[in-house]
Amino acid sequence: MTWQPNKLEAERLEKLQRLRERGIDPFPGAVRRSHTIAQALAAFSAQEAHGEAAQPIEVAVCGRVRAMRSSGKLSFADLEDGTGKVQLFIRQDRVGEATYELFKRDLDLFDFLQAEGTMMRTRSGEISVEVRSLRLLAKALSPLPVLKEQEVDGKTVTYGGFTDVEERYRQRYADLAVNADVREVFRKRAKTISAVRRFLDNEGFLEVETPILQKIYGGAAARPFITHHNQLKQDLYLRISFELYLKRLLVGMYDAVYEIGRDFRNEGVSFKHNPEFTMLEFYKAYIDYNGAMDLTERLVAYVAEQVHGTTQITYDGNAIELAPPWRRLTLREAIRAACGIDYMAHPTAEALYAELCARNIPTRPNLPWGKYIEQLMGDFVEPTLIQPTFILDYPRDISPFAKGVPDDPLHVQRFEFYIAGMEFGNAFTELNDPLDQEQRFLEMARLFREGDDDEAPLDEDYLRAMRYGMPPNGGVGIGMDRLVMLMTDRHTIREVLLYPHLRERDKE
RNA sequence: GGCCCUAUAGCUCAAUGGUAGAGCAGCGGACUUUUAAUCCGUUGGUUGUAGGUUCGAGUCCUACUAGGGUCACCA
Repeated sequence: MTWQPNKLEAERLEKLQRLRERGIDPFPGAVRRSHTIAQALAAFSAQEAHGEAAQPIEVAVCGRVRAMRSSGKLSFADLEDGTGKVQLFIRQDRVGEATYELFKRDLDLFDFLQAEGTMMRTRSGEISVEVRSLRLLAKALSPLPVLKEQEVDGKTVTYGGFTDVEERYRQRYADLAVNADVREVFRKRAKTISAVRRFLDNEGFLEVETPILQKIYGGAAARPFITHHNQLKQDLYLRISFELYLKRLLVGMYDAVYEIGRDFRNEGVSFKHNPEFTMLEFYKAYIDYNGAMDLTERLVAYVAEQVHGTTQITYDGNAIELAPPWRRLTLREAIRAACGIDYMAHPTAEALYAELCARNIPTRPNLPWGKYIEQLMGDFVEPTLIQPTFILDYPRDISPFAKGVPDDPLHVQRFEFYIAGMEFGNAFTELNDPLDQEQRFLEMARLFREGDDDEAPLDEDYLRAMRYGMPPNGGVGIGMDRLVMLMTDRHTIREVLLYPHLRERDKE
C-alpha cells in the first residue's frame, strides 16, 4: 500500500521540490517561538488596555496556516496553534520580494510556519502580526478539508468542512486538525477524568492499578477477549471489570480504593458500547449503598462544576440539574409507576414471564426472574429518567456481589443511576460474607447453565481473600465514556473516543 | 445477526432512466487593509466493488464492502 499522490498532492510535491532547489529545508529542525498565539494576542490586548505608549511587541509565533487572502503586494494569512488563531499581515515591502514570492507560490494551506514580527491592529481592527520574516516549519503534502467561518450576529457560521463520520473516525488526526469543536470534546474528556481523580483523592481514596490480563475474568457478565501468554503457555483474559481485584484490596486494609482504566467486553457495538471502554470503580469500607449514593451524586456534581463551572447542563436539548440530592426510588416503585406491573405480584420467573406475555410485551422464556424485571426497567423506565435518579434494590438473582436487603429474600442493596435516559453506573452494598458469596457463585453457574449461556468461571482466590475477613463496604462502577458524553452533549460513545473501534476496511 | 438508510471531484453537495455539475480547495492572472476577500480564466470523475435489466444506468435489480440508524444481544 504505497502512497499514490493525487493531483493536489502532486502539486504540493512539486512545490516541495522547488523549495529544496532553492536551498529551503521544508522540514527544518530548529524552531524559534517566543509566544503562543494566545500569549501574543493577550500581550497586545493588555498593552492596549493600559493605553501604554506604542512599545512594539516583538513575537515569533508558530502554527498551521488556516486561510490565505492575497491582494497584490499585501497578503493575509490565519495562523493557528494549539492555543488560538492570529492573522498574519504580510507586506511585500516588509518581508522582501523573495519571501513574498515564496509565500504566494510555494506555501499552501495547512503548512506549518514560523512568523516573526510585531503585533499590530489592522485598519479593520483585527489584531495581527506584521510579519518581518517567515519560515516554513513543515510542509503539508496532503490537503485537509477547508473549513471557512464567518461571524454572523455574533455566532460563528461554518462553511464547508469535514463531516463524513467514517472518515472522521478513521482519520481522527484530520478531524481534530479541522474541527476545533472536536478538539474541545477531548479537552473536556481530560478535564472530566482529572476531576474524578481530584474528587476521589480529596475524599481519601487511593488510586491503584490492577491486572488487565487476568487468569479468571469476573465482576460482570460479559464475554471476554481471550489472549495467550506464549512463555507461560497460559490463556489469559482481558478484564471485563476490576471489581474483584479492587475488593481484595479492602481485605488488605486499604479503606478506600479506586481505579480508572480500560475494560474489554466482547459484545455488540452501539451508540453507548465500544469493545474497550473506560471504567471507574471505587470501593470504600464502612459505608453501604446509601453512602455510595452520597459519594456518587457529589462526584458527578463536582465533575460538572469543574468542567462547566455549573451543575446545570444541557444534554440532547434537556436541561439537567446534577446538584445533589438526586431522586431516589426503588426499582419496584419505578416499574409500577411506569407500566403498572408490580413484579412482586409475580414473584417467580414463570409468573412474571406469563404476565409479560399477557400484556404483549415481547420477551423470551426461561430467563431468571430478575432478567424480566430488568427488561421492564429498560423498556419502560430507563428512557424516562432524564433528571439524575437512583434506582434502588435490585433482584438478588441477577446481582451476585450485592448484600441482601434485610428481611427480603428477593432483593439486594444495589442501585443503578440514570441521567438523560441512560445508565451511568451500578453499585452495591458489597457482599462480604464468603459463604454467601460462594452460594451466589454456584447459583449464577446454575442459571447460566439453564440459560444455555457461557459459564462464569468461579474465582476461588477471591473467596479465599474474603475468608480472611472483608470490611463492610460500598462500591460503585461508573462508565467514564458516558460521563464524558454527558459533559460534552455528544450522543454516541464514538464521539468521545479518540479512536473508536471500526471494522477493518478492504486492504488497498 | 434482522430490517431501514447512505456511498458522485481533495472537501461539502447537485444531477425525471437520456452528454456527470456547482461552491470551496487547486492551477494561471489582476489587486497594498483582507477576514466565506473580490474579479477574470482554468484543471479535476472507471459515480464504493462485482454482476444484471435496458437502445441507453449515478439513477432500476441482485450480491458484496464500509458507514449510519434501529431491533436483537449486552447484569
